[in-house]
Amino acid sequence: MRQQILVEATRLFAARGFDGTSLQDLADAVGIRKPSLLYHFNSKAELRRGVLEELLSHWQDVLPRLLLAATSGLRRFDAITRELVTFFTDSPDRARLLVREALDRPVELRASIVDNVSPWVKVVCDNIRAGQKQGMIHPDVDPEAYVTHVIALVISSVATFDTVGAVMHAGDDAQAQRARHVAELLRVARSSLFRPRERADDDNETTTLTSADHQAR
Amino acid sequence: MRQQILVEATRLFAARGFDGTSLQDLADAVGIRKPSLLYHFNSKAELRRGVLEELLSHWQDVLPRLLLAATSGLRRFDAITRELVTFFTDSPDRARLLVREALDRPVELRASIVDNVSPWVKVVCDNIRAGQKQGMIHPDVDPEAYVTHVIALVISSVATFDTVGAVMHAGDDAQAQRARHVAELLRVARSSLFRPRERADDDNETTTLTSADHQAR
DNA sequence: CCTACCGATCGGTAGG
DNA sequence: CCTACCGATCGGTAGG
Repeated sequence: MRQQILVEATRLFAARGFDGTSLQDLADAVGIRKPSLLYHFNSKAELRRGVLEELLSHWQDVLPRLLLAATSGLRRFDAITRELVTFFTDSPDRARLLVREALDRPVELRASIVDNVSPWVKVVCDNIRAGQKQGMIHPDVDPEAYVTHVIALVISSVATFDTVGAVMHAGDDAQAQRARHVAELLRVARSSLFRPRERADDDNETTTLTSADHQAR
Repeated sequence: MRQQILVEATRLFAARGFDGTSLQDLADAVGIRKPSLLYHFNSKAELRRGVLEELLSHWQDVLPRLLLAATSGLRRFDAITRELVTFFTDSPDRARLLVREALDRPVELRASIVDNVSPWVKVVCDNIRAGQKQGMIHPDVDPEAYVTHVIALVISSVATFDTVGAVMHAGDDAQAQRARHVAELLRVARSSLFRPRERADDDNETTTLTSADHQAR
């Protein structure tokens, strides 16, 4: 039951916001009475905490695994961005929820980022700086700012695709549009990070990344 | 008075959201009684319309001027992205308001985009395609998706900087952090669009863009 | 632009 | 997990 409440709460908070969702709305969606919700979660604020906790807990396991894996360079870049993109495209509600939280409670989310995300971002940034010394990565990349932008871009693109996707061709079907959207996102992130290689050694780098995106769907 | 109400409404809707702001909150901020608000705006929904209308009206004049100006290539790219960035950094409430609207009313905002934004995006995309034929722009850029991402990145970066900026160095002052953040945003947008030039003809392209950003502050 | 007021809904509690 | 209920606040109206 608790889990079922969290599922519906996630859906409703993402769609209408925390203030735009009443306990009555949520009770109706779950199929129970309003006071029964407050048996599982003592207050509406606790419900918010529960929803957010479940969202963030996913990365507690995944991030360390990705970052401590014995890969490097483009390979690692692929693994991390792919994980980031699939996590949010799998269920765009996660992206909408995070954006709403950033707007509604900037101070609290900022504290949570400092505690849980910053240490891992630092690892990624150290990797980028190493890549810059090796000459693989553009020397004028600002690592912290770059990582921030890529994360913000993935999350906000997914969160607002239904709205912003309006500028894309109406002819294509929605599936194809999403695929194009994600493919371009990955291209922007990659091409602004890695230096173009001098030699024309064709090992299908671009193709690998694009097909990875298609697997994600 | 009407203008003063719109100013406070913009501030409060951006900070707490439409559903998170009561007419009482707004009346207190303006310094009048609640029913007096409803003399100027017949309903809360009309207030939302008024706030959004004022926000979008800015582009009605600026966009055509920028796009029909007799410049091209990197020069035009600079002018457009600079306008986009300064508009939102001048008052981040605009960015927060648009993101909230995208989340709260996707269908309505989508319609407004199709009517007011899409035609201009098409002009930019035609420019990009022309640049691709000339070889100035990466051939694998997806124009519609690229433009969408740059707009989304600018808006969401500004909207969530207070939260997401937590990953950047705590040592620097806030002003410097914002400048770094914006500079990297412009670098990502530019370097993922333009092809690297073969010859080393140093005409300070990068410096121009970066100092333009500093003017914006 | 104000005072006075309204029905509906809000999050939450008592008690079983 | 339910019924019954509460004070506070919501957007909005009447009337001046």
